[in-house]
Amino acid sequence: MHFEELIKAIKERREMLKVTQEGLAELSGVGLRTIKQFESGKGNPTLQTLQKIADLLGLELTLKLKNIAPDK
Amino acid sequence: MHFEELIKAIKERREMLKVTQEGLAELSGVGLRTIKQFESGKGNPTLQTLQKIADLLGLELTLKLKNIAPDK
DNA sequence: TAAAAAAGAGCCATAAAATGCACTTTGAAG
DNA sequence: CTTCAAAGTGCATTTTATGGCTCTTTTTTA
Repeated sequence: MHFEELIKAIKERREMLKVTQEGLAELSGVGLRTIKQFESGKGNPTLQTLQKIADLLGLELTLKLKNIAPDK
Repeated sequence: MHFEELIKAIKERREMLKVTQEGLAELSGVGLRTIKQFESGKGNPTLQTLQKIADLLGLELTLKLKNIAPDK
């Protein structure tokens, strides 16, 4: 997932849970400003920040092997 | 995946590919110091840094739904 | 076990992330 | 159209990640 996809996934998940940016900020312990920046695509959050947010939304950050051109 | 698991996954992948921290640094464009810190558990890399590293190792960062106590 | 390579750590300067506050824009409900 | 809540933006400050150098420790290998 590229940057934009990660953002989109988080934003959608937040909205699905009917949580506002403000709510997310309070509950996750991440500053509101930071969340705003991130969701509006202007941020480059640290892993810690990302994890706090994902955690609260019931999402998990994982690393998986990329499919490099699976031959056919 | 928690912090330590992410680190472990990256480190293992790097070693599997027989790339040194130095090689990874050069190839990924991330500073050697940053990689050393990260792999030794002392870092809190930005998403961008993490992606550069993962990319080069053929790994992809993804967000997936956490399994919150799947009832049996 | 000695030499060489790789990994870890300290110091430091610079760039950038995190965050609060106040203000603007957008969007949805009436 | 008006209102109100949520989202986005500018600015300033503090904290911290990045990354170069150098040195130490650990690991590999000959």
